[in-house]
Amino acid sequence: MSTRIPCSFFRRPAKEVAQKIIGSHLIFQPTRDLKYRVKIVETEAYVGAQDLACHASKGRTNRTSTMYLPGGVAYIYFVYGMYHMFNIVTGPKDHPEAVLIRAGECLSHPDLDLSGPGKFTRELGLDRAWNSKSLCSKSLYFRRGTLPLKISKSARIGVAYAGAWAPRKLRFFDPASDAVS
DNA sequence: GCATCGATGGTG
DNA sequence: ACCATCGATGCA
Repeated sequence: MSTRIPCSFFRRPAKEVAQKIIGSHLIFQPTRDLKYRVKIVETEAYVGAQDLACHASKGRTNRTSTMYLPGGVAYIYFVYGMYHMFNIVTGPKDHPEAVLIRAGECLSHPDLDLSGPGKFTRELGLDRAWNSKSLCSKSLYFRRGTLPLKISKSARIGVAYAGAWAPRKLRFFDPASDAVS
């Protein structure tokens, strides 16, 4: 009974992945003795080069090249001089879309506070070393979880500069979770 | 509660 | 100069 999510799942639009991934579990095993299991409770979709909030709207650069890979790899970048952001690349090759993971509940280590995208990566130790790595590997993959009763939507956080794209409801979260940022 | 602000460094 | 953030501070 495998409930692992296959890489093919991610080769669809970011807006779909962002919603379907809520309630699923990220399994992350950075070392032999350490294995995290995290329920995803908040996401945002960045939907391609036309999306003014998406890094790929500036074109293909060294940083954004990861987003042009086929869906199913991690896009991890550094912001504000101290935080990393963890994204799932989605869609087929050369469709630069991604889903930002904004918050989770750590089921294996309940004391960890994963209530925000910067805290999520900091607490789990996800940094640029994992950029472009597969999300369907032994040490890093998703499992199907329990569907939330409801998924709420809102505008994305911190993208006021994105013009007509700023107010679009591309942030998704489980309103029943205390970990939502 | 909420608004504001500094930290800190990669990116284009 | 800007930034897909956080935590501290000030004031209510």
